[in-house]
Amino acid sequence: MDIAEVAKSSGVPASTLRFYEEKGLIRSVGRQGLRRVFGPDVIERLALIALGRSAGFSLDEIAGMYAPNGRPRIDRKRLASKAEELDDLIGRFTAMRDGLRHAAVCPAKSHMECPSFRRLLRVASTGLFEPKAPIVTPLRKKTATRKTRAATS
Amino acid sequence: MDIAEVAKSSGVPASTLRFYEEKGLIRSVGRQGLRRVFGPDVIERLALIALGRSAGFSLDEIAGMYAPNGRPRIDRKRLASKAEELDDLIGRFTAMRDGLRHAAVCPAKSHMECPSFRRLLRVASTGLFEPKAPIVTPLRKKTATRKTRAATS
DNA sequence: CCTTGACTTCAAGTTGACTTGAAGTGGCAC
DNA sequence: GTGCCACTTCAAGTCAACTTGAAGTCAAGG
Repeated sequence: MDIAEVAKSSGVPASTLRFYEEKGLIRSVGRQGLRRVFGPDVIERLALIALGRSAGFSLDEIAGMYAPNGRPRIDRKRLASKAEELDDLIGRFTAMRDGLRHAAVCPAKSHMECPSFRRLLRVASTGLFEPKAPIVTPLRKKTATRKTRAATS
Repeated sequence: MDIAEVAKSSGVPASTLRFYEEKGLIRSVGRQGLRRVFGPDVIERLALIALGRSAGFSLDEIAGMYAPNGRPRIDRKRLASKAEELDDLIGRFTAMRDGLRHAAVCPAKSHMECPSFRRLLRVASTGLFEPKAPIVTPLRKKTATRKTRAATS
């Protein structure tokens, strides 16, 4: 597979694939001239990377989850602790979601007069500026997958 | 209150307070010479900002939630839709957490041989590169609140 | 009055995960 | 054989939310 094929079948832009290779996250099996040639296993690898990313691991952390031979060697303790982090996050988000839902239908003139909203406020300001507080940010918001399309029939 | 006091009682670094003021997120009631003077309401305002941030709103979005007079005017539809976003996220994270927990104790030789893990993989790679997929990133990881401390004693 | 040091401004740096642009190369359809 | 254009590299740009640094100001205690 060449880079365009991998991009197409994985949904990951070619530029990202090069970037990942440079970072050591994926490997090409060789070159045809200049061009990278990827084995089929790169797809699974990319799925693994996506998994790691959406679980909240950084690319560097994910890179560390591979043995030198390229086989994934994932520390189970790491997984467990990430699971706990997520659990924490889920709790926080759940409170937030419920608070937002309430606030959205709350009959109080101002949100500040609603006890639920104020409770939410307290939750939010508690520990937000502590080192472990995570927030949600979009992965990539604009620039659709246009660049990915190769072989303009 | 001067900036150091606000920083101390809110936990928000002075540099951030200046940054927020510049962005129009907070306002000082005046100056004493050069120095900003804040009213007590800034604390509530900061809590509101923290709330917005941890619900996943950007600073710009939060800035838009205030009427020109400074009173919060929060669109209930916006809250509801953010709640739905969060709900989605919670679902995804829950699946992830459960998958990670399983993977952490899974007896399969390799994670790749575990059906649960593979299911997780599918979940992760589905829609990850779609515009609405969010990920988790740390708010601020290093540089503790050292700068915030005034009045060394 | 004079020093001190917490404040001020403004510009530039940081981090992570990429994207974009310019300039160059070469595989392959014709 | 040759031209096209998808590929290549490398450097630089982007984005968000701040932080950091340099250089300057000034309120207040001694």
